[in-house]
Amino acid sequence: MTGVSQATVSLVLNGRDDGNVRIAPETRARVLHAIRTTGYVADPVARRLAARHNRILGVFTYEPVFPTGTGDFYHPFLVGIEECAERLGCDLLLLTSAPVAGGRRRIFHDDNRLRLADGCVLLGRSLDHDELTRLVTEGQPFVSVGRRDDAGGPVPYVGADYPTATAAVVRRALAAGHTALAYLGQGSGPESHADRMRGFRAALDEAGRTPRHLPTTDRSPAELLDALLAAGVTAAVVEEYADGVAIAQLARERGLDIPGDLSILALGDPTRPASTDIDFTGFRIPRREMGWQSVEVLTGLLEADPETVPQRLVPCQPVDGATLAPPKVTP
Amino acid sequence: MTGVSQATVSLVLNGRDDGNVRIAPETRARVLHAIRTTGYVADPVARRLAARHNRILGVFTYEPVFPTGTGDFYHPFLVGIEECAERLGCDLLLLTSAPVAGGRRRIFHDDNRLRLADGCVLLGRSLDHDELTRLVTEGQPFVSVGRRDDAGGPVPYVGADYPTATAAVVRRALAAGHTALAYLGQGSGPESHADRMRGFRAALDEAGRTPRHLPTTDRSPAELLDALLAAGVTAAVVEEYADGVAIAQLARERGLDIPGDLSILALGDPTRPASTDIDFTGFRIPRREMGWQSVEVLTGLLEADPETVPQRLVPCQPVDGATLAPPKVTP
DNA sequence: TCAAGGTGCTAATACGAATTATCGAGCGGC
DNA sequence: GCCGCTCGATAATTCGTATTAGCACCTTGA
Repeated sequence: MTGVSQATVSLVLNGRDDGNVRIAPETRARVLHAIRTTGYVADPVARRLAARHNRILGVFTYEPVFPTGTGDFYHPFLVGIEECAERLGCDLLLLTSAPVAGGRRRIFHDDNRLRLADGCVLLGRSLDHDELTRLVTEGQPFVSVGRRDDAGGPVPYVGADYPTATAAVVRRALAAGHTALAYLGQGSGPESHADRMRGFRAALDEAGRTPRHLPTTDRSPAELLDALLAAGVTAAVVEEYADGVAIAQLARERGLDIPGDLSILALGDPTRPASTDIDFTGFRIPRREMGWQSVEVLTGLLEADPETVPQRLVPCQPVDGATLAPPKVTP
Repeated sequence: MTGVSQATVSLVLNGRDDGNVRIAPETRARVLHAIRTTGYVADPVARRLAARHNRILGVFTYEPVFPTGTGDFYHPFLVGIEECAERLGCDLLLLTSAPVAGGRRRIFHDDNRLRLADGCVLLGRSLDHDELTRLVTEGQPFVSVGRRDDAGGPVPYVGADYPTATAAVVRRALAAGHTALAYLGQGSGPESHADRMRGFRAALDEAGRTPRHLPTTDRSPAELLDALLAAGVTAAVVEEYADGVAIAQLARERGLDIPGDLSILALGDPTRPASTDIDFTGFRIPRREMGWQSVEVLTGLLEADPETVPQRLVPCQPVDGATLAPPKVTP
């Protein structure tokens, strides 16, 4: 149309105007006009092949992205991710095709489209250690939402500061007069659990109190409640919101007063569907903020921005709630 | 590693074994072994450039994909889209980068990554007519979620069957004894509104009753309620759920009985945040099903499957509800 | 012994843009 | 008249894969 070469069009299209490249203003205008009238758009695939980036961010989740079963626990993360991506002019590639093997989705498989994106955000309670290691060693740009232990090297992440938040909750309970506190949950396995447990222990150690641990695996709410009461626990610090709901409901059915007879502190939002009628004392996970920041960190990594700190902990938001009260003075 | 050419690797990788291509089983095994040990994965970008398709489906929405303001009206569509994409082994590209111009997002702009995907699902109450026309004339494979009028040609869509569902609701009201029915809403503009209005008119015409229309634009709930009562309407057929809620609440505040004094019929789910305390008689939009089917239609188009009907109407699910009662007999 | 036919693989090219070395033109200066 | 310089634009190459025509070799049969 304009009689110029493909190279010139490319230069004009990308607005190149540095030292090595010069385009006569008149030519530039002619090309731009042709581009506008034809509505020509550079093929993003070819562009990516040649230029090594395309402002597409992959999003990999170990559960379905639009969940029905997890009570939308992941939804707020995605809201944050989308908001930030939109602001930065990035598109999101949801890696929904990842096949399930061994009970979970896998990042690496024989038709992995992850590399189509410039980088990738990883979402899930626990990430596969081998896959994480491979990402790190291969130098794939990625960010984990949620703190992760080293995997063949430091893992870039944006996590919730569970230790601090949990310790703060425990200190509130101590300040209210509790001395017999128990941690209800796994307390290990995924980093998010271990981190809560660390905060729990730290705050109790600091106060010279004994931390107790009540594992929840394979135990019914009734068993847990029995164990709590038998141990004389006055404040239960609950890893998983839904467990707190179950115990609170059961306790009330049995005529116990929450928090009069037993304080319950929830360490985060429900990851399983659960009634949210109860106004738990505890904290909220800054999910939207985490999603937002994970995109920030990822794009920072991609641009090799030295300002970007690739490991961030975001503070959790304390919730006053109504399930903490001073313990009854036992005779 | 194996001493074979790139071409051979490509052939093995794709498991080609037709008439024209032959690979000795021994060679094939050697190459496969090398692929496994190195963890080699074909670059999806180059693959796409060469092969013209990559099992990526674009998703374009005229509002944010993970919405906070629209009361998650679009969420169920996306659940369906994701489910079907996952089943078909497709990834989803969320076109979040689309810039806002003239108050809405635009598909076509100077850095449009849409063509990275094989095809595209369009979501939104109303799609821009010019953009739609351009998609049709350019032969871009796409599917609209929601019926659309022709735009330079037939538009592939998976829509809700609003005319039938609305007519059914109206017939229920007629069967209950109502004779003075009014349609509350725009009744025009987006296809979804016009379709409801058509169903409304059709059912009333069929029964020999006069259809009344009460436009809602720029009128407060109070004005609307006044107008309804002044006109002697006994059953209000409400286009937008949230309007129904506002009118019902106001009516009850004024001491009116819903549905005793006024029946209210809701034509679908809330698209604006609204209380769902009221159990409206009406119907539900099969959103998940629509999302699912839209992906089916899109992949059908991509494979040029002659079985695929590119325009589908999905039935809405009737809801009995508690806001329809026979009209009071006026003295 | 040689054409015919089959087998296994590769060279070459396409895909569409980004990048860079290079080339030609025009212009002064000596 | 020739060299050197700047300005503008382009030819050629690159990215990594898919595809296809065709080559070299082997077997078979007459």
